[in-house]
Amino acid sequence: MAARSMTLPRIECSECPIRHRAVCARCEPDELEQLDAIKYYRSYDAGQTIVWAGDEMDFVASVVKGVASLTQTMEDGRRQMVGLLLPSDFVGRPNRAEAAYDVTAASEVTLCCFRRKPFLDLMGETPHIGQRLLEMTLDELDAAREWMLLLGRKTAREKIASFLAIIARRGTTTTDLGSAGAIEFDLPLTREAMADYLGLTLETVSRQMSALKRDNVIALKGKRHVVVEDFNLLMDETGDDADGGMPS
Amino acid sequence: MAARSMTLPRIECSECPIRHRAVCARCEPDELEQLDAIKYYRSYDAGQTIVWAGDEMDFVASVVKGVASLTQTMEDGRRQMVGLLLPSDFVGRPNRAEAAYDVTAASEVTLCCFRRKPFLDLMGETPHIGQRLLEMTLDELDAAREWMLLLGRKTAREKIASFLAIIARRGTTTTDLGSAGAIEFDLPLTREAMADYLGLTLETVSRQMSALKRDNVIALKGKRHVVVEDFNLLMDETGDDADGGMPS
DNA sequence: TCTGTGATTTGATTTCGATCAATTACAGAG
DNA sequence: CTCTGTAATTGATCGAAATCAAATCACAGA
Repeated sequence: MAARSMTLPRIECSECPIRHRAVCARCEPDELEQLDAIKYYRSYDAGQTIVWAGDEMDFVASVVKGVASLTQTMEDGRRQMVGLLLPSDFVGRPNRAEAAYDVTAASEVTLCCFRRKPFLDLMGETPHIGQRLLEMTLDELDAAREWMLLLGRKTAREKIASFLAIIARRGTTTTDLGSAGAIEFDLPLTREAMADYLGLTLETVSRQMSALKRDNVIALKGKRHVVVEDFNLLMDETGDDADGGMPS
Repeated sequence: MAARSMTLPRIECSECPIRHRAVCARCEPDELEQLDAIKYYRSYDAGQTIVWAGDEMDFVASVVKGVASLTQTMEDGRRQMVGLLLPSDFVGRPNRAEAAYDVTAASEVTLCCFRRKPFLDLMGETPHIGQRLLEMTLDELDAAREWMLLLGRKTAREKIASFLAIIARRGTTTTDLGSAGAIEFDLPLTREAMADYLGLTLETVSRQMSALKRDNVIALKGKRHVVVEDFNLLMDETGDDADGGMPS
C-alpha cells in the first residue's frame, strides 16, 4: 500500500465541489456512490450557530463553502476560538455524537453532511476513509499546536501578523506568496472574531491593524479587504522562522 | 467537557506495561505478536532531548514510563510546550518521518518504539491500529483545544489551578477526585517547564503557587509534592464549569 | 437624503504579568 | 557535615494589553 502521502488524487465527491482534503479524496467510484447515498447539504447564514456545545450531532460533515468557527465559552463569557473551518475541513467526531464546542458560521456556510450511523458503517468497510481522517486530524493537531505557540508566547502585533499570514496562505490560490507581487484577500472574520481567535480584545486587534497599516506592512481597502505588497515584510512581523533551510 | 473515551479493553502489549490508551489495546493475540516483533525499548535521562525538531524519526513510539514534553522554540528563545506525554501516550506521526517539535524527557523516560516501516505495513493490514490511533489523536486534539482556552483566556492563577487539576486527574488512580479525601501527587515538571506549559514566566508560576498555598487551596511538601485537601476548592479556581450536568 | 444600528477606530487610564534583581532552599559531592 | 550549584522564592519596577469611554464609519432601510 504505497501511502500516497503528499499529493492526493483530486477525485470529486460527485457534485460536491470539495477537491483536496475531503474525506472522499481517495475513494473509488463505487465508494463515492455509497458516500453520495448518505449525504445531504445544509446551509447557514453568517452569524448563525450551527451546533451548540453539548448538542447531539446526528451527522459528521465537510465544509463546502464559507468559513465556520469552533469556540469555547467560559461561564463569565470569556471566549476562545479553537478551530477555524474552511472549505474541505471536516466537522464532528466519528465516535462521539455530543458536540464539544460551539460551531458558528462566520460567513454564509454550506456543509456536506453524512448521517452518522451509515458513515460509521462505511468507515468500517472502507479503510481509506479512516486513514484520510487520521491524516486530516493530525494536520489539525499540528495547526492547533502552532496556534498554541501564538497564544502563549507571541505579542499582539505578532499575533495579528501571523493571523494575516495564515489567512493569506489558505485564502489565495497557493502559488506565489514567497515570490513577488501583491497579495489581496478579504478577512473572513470580524474584529471581535479575530480577537477570539488570537486571545486578545477587539480594541487591541484594531489598534495593531492600524499600526501595521501605519508601518506600511499592509494596506486596507475598506475594513475587511487587505493588501499585502510584500509578503516577506509581513512574515518578518510574525516572529516565525524566516523560512527553513536557505542553502548557504 | 470531560473527554471520556469509552472504556477500552485492557489487553497487555506483551511485557509492555501499557494498559489503556496504547495502540495495541484492541489487538488480537496474533497481532500483538506482530507488534512485539518490531518493537524495542529505549530509555532517556531527565532533561535529555529525545528528538530535535527537524530530525528524521525512524520510529513511532508509546511512552511506557515517565513524562516527556513536546516544545516549540522561537528564534529568540521564547518557548511554548505544545504536548505533555504521559505513559500510554503516542509519539510520532505515522506518515511523517520528520519531527515537528522537540521531544524532551521531563523525568526518566522509557519508550516502547516501533520501527516506522514495519509499523506502517502492520497498520495497513490491521484496521484496529489506525482506528485506535485516530481516536487517540482526536483525544489529543480535544486536549490541545482545552489548552488553547487556557493559554488565550485564563488568568495566571486559573492557569496554575487548571494545570494542577490536570496533573491530579492523570496522575492519580482516577477513582475519587470529585468525592472527599485528600489527593497527593508529585509535579512532573520544574517551575520553568510549568511556565512553558502555561505561557507564563517561572516567576509568575512560583508566585501563584505561593498564593494558592497562602489561600489554603493547596499545600506543599517539599517543592514538588502537592497536597489537595479539597479538589472542588481547586476546581473553583480553574475558571472551568463546576461540572457538566448535575441532574436538577 | 436622512437615520439608526452595528462594526470599527481612537483615546485615557488601569492592571496583571514580565522583567530585573536578590535571596533562600535543597540535593548531591566530597 | 559542609560546600556548591541548581531550583525556587520573593521583592521592586516596568510595560503591554485590558478596560472604560467616546467618537466615527458604513450601510440598510425609511
